[in-house]
Amino acid sequence: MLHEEVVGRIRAILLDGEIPPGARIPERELCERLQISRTPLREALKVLAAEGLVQLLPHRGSRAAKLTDKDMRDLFEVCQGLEALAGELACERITDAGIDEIAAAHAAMVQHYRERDLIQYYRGNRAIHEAIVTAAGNPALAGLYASVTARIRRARYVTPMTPQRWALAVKEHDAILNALQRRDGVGLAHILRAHLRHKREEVLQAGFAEAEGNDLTLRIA
Amino acid sequence: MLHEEVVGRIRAILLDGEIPPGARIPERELCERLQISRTPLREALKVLAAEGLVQLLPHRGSRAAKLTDKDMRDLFEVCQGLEALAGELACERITDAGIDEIAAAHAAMVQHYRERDLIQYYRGNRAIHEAIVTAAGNPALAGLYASVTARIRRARYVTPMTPQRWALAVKEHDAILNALQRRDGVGLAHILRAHLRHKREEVLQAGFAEAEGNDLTLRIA
DNA sequence: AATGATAATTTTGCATTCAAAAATGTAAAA
DNA sequence: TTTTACATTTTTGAATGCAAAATTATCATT
Repeated sequence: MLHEEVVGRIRAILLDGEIPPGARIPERELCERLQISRTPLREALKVLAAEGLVQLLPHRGSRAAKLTDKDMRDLFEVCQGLEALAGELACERITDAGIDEIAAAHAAMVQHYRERDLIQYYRGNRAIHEAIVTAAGNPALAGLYASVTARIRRARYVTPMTPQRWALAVKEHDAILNALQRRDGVGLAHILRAHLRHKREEVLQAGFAEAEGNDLTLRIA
Repeated sequence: MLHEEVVGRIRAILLDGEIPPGARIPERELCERLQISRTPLREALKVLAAEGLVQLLPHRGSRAAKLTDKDMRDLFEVCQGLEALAGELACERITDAGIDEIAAAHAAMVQHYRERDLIQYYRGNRAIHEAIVTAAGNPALAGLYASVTARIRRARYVTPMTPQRWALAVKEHDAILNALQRRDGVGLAHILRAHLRHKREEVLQAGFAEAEGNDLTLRIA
């Protein structure tokens, strides 16, 4: 198994919440499960610590990182900036075909909204945001975006929404698509920022910060 | 020696250009120099690879990362976005005392400009940009900024400038300070973006991309 | 029974070791 | 002389082993 694959597998385990935020990461168990020795596992954990997904405590092992309200706020703030930038760049660089693809993804997402299928809605939602970032044509930006969104993914794409908020989010997405089709970079940046600001408020109001062993999976189930 | 210290030492070696971009990283030598074994060294190299400072080639060792023109352009683009965001936030959050500190740093930098002391000018310049990012009060943002600027630092703070460009840069810094003092977040964001855009053009025109073993240190000496 | 000291156990961090892969060197053949 | 096949050496990637640190368990004392 290649180094990057080890990192990816552990990242997935963390993002799935299989090891909940704040919990200790059991080296021995993971070694057996991934069929590797401690050396490559520890290399992967150090990389994930640099990404902010793992917290290393010298001589005390590693834990899945736990986000405070402040962390969450900060990360959303950065995410706003990155998406706004991506939106501006995407408007300059996306092809017409690319716009059509996003329009199709948007239509599919709206359909999921009509069916009130939150899981599929979130899936489509995320695909659109990621497509915009990709369309910016800046791998460095995409990389930072990926690392930031990984840390807030669970809060962002798992929070239940009130009917009002959901309707608003869909309206905002209409505006996002519209700005993109008009290639109105500044407008798109504004909408994306507002959209994420609303999502952040939602998440923080819902009390989804991960302090004190707040187990996300339980609240959702 | 602690893990973070190992990472820091190697990072410094790379940023100083002691191991030039594209050059192989001699594991054995570094081990002796830092008085550590290969295990912690390799852990550090993997972390630095995740940061983008090191390139890992499976079964072929690691090299100091080499930036193409495109990489450079992309990173400056992201840096623009991050500094613009930081500027906006800083205007909302910085204390009056914080503004005074930056004003003092600005005055010192201008003095270095008058003396045509490029090294000291760049040092002060960097301090100001970093102070603005710090004033944004967002550690997540500061972290990303640090990792992006690390990769372009040598190009950004080492490129020689024509008298015209240097004068323009100083004028822009006047405007930066002015916007900050007026707490004009939007204005500051705009100026910072333009300022960095100019710097990027400078750097790219100077041909400071690190492709094909272009040794920065030689060109500067 | 509760508390504190001490011993046993576990876990961590790193050095060492080992197998596999790549690079290098050598010699024979064209 | 050049090229190709092969052997040797070096280097990489990962498993193991070992000492130090931290955690847990045990037991004596109050």
